[in-house]
Amino acid sequence: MKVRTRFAPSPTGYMHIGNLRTALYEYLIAKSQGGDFILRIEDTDQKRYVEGAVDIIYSTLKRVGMNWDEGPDIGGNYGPYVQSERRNIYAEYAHRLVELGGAHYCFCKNTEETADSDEDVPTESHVKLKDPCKHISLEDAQKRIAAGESYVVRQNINKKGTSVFHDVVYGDIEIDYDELDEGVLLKSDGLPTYNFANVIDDHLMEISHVVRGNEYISSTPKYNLIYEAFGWTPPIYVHVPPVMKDSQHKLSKRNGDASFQDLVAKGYLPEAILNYIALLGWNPGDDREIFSIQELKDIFSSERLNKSPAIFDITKLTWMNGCYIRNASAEDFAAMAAPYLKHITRPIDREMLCAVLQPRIETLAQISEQTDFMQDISDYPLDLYDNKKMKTDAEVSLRSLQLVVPVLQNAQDWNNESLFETLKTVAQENELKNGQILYPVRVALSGKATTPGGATELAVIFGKDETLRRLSLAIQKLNDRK
RNA sequence: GGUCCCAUCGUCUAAUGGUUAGGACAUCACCCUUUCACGGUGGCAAUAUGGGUUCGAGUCCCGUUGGGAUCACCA
Repeated sequence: MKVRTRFAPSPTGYMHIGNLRTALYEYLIAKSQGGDFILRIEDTDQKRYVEGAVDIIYSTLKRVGMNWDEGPDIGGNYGPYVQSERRNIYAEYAHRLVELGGAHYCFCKNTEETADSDEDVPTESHVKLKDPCKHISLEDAQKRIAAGESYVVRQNINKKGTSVFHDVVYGDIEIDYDELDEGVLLKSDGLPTYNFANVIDDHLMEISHVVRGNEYISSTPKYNLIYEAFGWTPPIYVHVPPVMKDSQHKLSKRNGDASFQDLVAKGYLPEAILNYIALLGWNPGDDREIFSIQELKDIFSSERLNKSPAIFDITKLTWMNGCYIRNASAEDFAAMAAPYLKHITRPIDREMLCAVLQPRIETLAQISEQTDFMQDISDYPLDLYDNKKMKTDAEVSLRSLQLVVPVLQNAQDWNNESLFETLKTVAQENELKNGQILYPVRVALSGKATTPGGATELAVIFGKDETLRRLSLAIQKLNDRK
């Protein structure tokens, strides 16, 4: 049997991290076994549809390298791949299911208000729906429909006893048929509910493995009843636990939690995000943690999927993002850093700047913070020159800077190595510690006590003219202090 | 509330019924060092709880506690 998995998001305008992880597992299950990964858009709830949401789904999957073999944009042999374009298919199967005895027509008024009214309060109203319409004869029902009466198709749960099904992650699950509700399969607007559409589509599209959140475990027996009524074989089920914000809340848009695109905007690399979420609920069985999507394809095994929820830890993602940044080539880093360096328009040595930045940041957004003094040096307090460890104060600093300026004016090679040697020599010749020369230079160049790179790297980044200009400014500032 | 599911360091997790319960992030200390990082070394830190089964339980069984899910013309 050919392995075929599907990612079936609703276009709600938001690529939730948990959804992305589910998509990843679907993709990996297919690709680790030479199967196909299918993209299907579940837009049967017109109230939730968000314009442009489908494009976010496309761009996100492409960005992380999860290419689909069939989908709305590229087609395939099992289309259409957008549920709203399949309404006739569902209607046809719904009517057939009624004839097969797996469902019935229901003419009851919309029960929304009653369903919403009792909030979280547990009551005996939570018993299996006893639908009076179930006893209407098929002929009568068909007459009423022909007469234009509004109706829904509702599932029949006639079985008694216990339903058992196997799940790859959770093992055998037993649920009593009495617990199952006779839910709506086809809504009065003619569109199916998820409960119906996913069964029809998964079967028609020959999906072999259904991967979804574990909140569907309890309704899975209902889906199996539909497969059974049609005489179809249910797929292999892979229910995965949720990704949590903390021990009691799922990661969600409502909580204002970060989406994939939010994280990218904050300077996280798509590859790092993907790598991190792969490990939220799955592990390779050894101690390795850094994986490209290619490597994941090679080693993924659904048997190593976890049963319990995992809390999304931004701190560990941040560390991993730092790994990806450090492991990038200088060229790649320069390319990803460029958008964050736009605020610097003066001529600087960007190669040196990137070289000092790359090992020092964990998210791209930190680039802006760390380079805020590069374009213009802002006013800074003089007590920055007081540094116990470096044994400097304003007095020492002034003298150091005055010693440094003429030497730098005569410097031949303006590169880090020779500048560093030069300044060390200045220190030795004047019986000063290296830090007593270098630290004041750093402060003079940056207006900060800590900077990416040291004094001489900054000098290289700025070039001779700007370096000397900032040093003179600092000397003036120190002279003016009294 | 009924039903289903889950439970190892703060977090992500590893451990054919036999390990000093391992790794990673975070944290702390030290080393390296022109600051800050990177890197290196080391420390702290877990089997929720009570019973069984067994020569031996993180691992199997039952109870308790805690948490999650579900009970929509949402998915």
